[in-house]
Amino acid sequence: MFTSEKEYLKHYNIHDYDVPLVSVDIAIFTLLDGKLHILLVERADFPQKGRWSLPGGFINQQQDKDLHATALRKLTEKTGVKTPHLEQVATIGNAKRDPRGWSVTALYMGLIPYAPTADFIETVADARWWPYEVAIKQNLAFDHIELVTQARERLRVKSGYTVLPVYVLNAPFTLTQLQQAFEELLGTEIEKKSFRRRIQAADLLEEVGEGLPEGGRGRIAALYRPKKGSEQHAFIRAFGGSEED
Amino acid sequence: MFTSEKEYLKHYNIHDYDVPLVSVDIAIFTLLDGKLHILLVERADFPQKGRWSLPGGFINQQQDKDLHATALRKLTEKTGVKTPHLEQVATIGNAKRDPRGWSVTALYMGLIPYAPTADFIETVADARWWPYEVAIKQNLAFDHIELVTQARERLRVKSGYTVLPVYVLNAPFTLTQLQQAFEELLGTEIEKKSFRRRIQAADLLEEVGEGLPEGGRGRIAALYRPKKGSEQHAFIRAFGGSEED
DNA sequence: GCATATTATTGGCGTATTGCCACTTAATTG
DNA sequence: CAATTAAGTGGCAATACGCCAATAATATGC
Repeated sequence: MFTSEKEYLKHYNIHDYDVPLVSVDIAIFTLLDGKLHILLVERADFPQKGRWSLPGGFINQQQDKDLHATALRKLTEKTGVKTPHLEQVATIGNAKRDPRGWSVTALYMGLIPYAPTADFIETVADARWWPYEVAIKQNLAFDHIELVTQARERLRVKSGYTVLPVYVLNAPFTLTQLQQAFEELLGTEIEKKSFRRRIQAADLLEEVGEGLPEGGRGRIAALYRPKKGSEQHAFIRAFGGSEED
Repeated sequence: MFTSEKEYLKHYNIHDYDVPLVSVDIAIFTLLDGKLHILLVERADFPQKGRWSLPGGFINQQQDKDLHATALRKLTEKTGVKTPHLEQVATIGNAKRDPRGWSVTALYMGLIPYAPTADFIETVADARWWPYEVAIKQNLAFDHIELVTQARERLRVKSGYTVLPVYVLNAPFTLTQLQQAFEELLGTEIEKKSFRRRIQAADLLEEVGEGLPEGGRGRIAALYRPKKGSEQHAFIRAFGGSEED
């Protein structure tokens, strides 16, 4: 049909094809008053006007060099927050999730220390931190309840074998604060000594003096911050023993 | 602008927007002669005609109820194989990966016991199992070398803490065969006793008699197959201790 | 039939890791 | 200065892991 790649590309037109919608949605979590919160926006326009949803939106082919950039841009535009950790969770695509037609969305999950949302926001009616347990009882837009649940599950599982929870704390923090963050994100209690042993063995934190957490009582505590490059450390040994050291 | 959701949807037309390409690519691995192999197809048409790539393609909005279905359909159409395990690895989207424009692809990874590819295949020139190390030295189409590498990495990591490798074996198999599968997929040797202890503790296999593997010598071995529902078991304890039993 | 080679399976032990709980230390509060 | 609060440590039993060797069960060569 075509004689060369060049020839083929000259005649290629995406509008000849039946393409799905493609969007990005971002589930951002933080800790506020010791409780897990999630950032939602209220939709200002159709479809699903007035309902709460994850921040997200469409790719801008001129502005975004890749999907990750789309996620960061949409998050900032719609909520005013910036995240130190953002990872892809999954991509959900099917015929029914959006009334406009076959739709694909790339779901991202991020963690940040608590920060207020921006006052003036384009294209959304409101942006607000919701306690997680309250958020999932809302009648969220589209299939966002499932997206939220998937992101929460990723957060829970990954908190079991990485230091992800450090991203919801402002450094410096005490080990007890860190343990409480782990416990809230994991949804389970951790034994103090086991926790400290594992954190110490991982060698991911550096001490930066001592102090009391705000409003704290009792003995003064050592303060820590994450070491550079501690991002991807996994605690747990897989088959074959440790590669390090 | 619009007064109701219905009104809005009536006027919505996806062709008014600048949408990216959306595709699915599938990295299928197996074990052949003890070595990791990957299934590639030779492109019969432009773009990238004549180069080898992962099997994949575009969503068919009529046929496919979701992305997973797209992956399964494309795999069967292009290679004739069916996979007992298929999981999403990541979604890659950027402006440069496809000469036709901004492109998003959902990458899947699958594992199967060795099975020959189909003889007659539409839309591809050829479909063939390649030894992994040979495959990655090919000049693959698009950014498929990166996709292949990502899928391989997922396979390696997940083989360290799940029973994923059982999916490259035909049941029944011996523990030694299973260990060799683990070792090839992990890229490292495992101590025999440790391996057996962990597999037994996981309680994921059921014994189905004894026998010798094909061409085997020496003592007769116990034969196993995966128990139903063993799919998602993780070996390793995360924080907080075991939930089970 | 019998020694030899080959592979499967189990035993055992020293060491590392984990769960558990109590104890000590250091600050604040009244 | 005693009581309270919270940080940090000690220690031990139970479990898990790495390592190596012993034993068991089969085929093969003579």
